[in-house]
Amino acid sequence: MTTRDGRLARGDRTRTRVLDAAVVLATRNGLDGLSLGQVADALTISKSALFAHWRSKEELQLATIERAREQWLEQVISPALREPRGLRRLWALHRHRIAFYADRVLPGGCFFGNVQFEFNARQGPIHDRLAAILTDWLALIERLAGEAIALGELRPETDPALLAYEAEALGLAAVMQSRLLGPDAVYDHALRSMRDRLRALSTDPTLIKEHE
Amino acid sequence: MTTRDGRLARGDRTRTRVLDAAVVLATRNGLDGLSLGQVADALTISKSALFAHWRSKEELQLATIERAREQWLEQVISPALREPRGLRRLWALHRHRIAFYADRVLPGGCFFGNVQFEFNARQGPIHDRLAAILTDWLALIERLAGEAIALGELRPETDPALLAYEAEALGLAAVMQSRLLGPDAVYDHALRSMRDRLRALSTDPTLIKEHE
DNA sequence: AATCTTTACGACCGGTCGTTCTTTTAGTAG
DNA sequence: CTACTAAAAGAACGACCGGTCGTAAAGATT
Repeated sequence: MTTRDGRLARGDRTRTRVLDAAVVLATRNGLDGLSLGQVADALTISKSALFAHWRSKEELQLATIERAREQWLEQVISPALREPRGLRRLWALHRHRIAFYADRVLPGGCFFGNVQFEFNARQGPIHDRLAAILTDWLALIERLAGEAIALGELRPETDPALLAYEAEALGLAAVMQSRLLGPDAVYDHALRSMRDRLRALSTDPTLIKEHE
Repeated sequence: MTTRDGRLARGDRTRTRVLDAAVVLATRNGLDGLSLGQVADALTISKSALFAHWRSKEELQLATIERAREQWLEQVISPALREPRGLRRLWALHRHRIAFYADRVLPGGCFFGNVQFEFNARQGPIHDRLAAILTDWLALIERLAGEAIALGELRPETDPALLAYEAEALGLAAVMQSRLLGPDAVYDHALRSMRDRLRALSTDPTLIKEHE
């Protein structure tokens, strides 16, 4: 779907524009509350034009999830993976996750936080995709924790799955509380809790301190 | 609004029935996705009958929040407050909170978890009420932590606000993950994380153990 | 038993939703 | 420049939404 000189075809450029707007709107109003009319209005195109790119609303919703995942990979996971492996990479992942919403990259809060709660009691392809993404996210933290244990930076009795659960919990609460109560102390709490936890589990407490 | 012999009037009984159904439906579909037609159908009454009790959908939504709060008070907070004061009461609060959803009291997940994420980027009376409820909940945990410190059961350097944040985060993640990934290991994680945290902060590690 | 209030019903309104269809525009290739 | 095709516009659809209204039944009061 590219022209002869390698640029993206018009359709592909439109698709990306649509999905970027859909991520913002779905973050604010939910994936179910996402209105095709609002998406179209935000881009000054017509509602029916959307059906030239996706067969149904559900297909657009699934494409929106994939777009949000791309943003998540680019802005949270990739920067963290550029850190030195082991404990520092684990700590960087948490910091980037918290900063991702502290900097308000996505207006309206955390896309995955909102959407996962929205679909946590439903069934269907959207639920399944969200569950797979969450599983991958937890598995990544577990893997990094395992690396840190193997490097001797975390105590051998550390439970990677438990640590992954705690990291996810602290990030989730940060997103929710910061939007509902204001971001004043929340991000500080999310960072301090994880730092305390990692220090308590680490063999060398100075490893975290210098990366604050 | 009671009859001469003290029973609830018919209207009050209907209101309670409606709100109980509304809590279940709103937990599953969100407070915005709550359809008055669905509520009416669930009770085999007519949609218009609802407007005899509440002036608008928003009033019913606010009443639904209050009903969910009543259930939360009855089934989580009150039982915990019957425990001995201090650390044991704090630990009981966390256990009851996790058990509340482990036992699936509310089909479809956690009312407040879902709804708070739904409204975390909006404004208006619903957002304000949810923020106040969350503030009260965090303040309660802080107060219990303060009591435990005063009793000498938690180390004096314990930060009550940070502990409240962590407890809320662990419970929130338990609800979300258990619905999305299945409840197998999640509740165990939520309990173990909090237990580890409280033990690390307590002056006498056996205080928690005996109340598992 | 008669009266008044509460509660519920069923039809209906305007509006918005997702979706489909037909027509027009505009970018690309020969 | 012309022909072809992908993309967008615009109107219209059926379904569902929250909300209103007039009416009827049920319960309590006197």
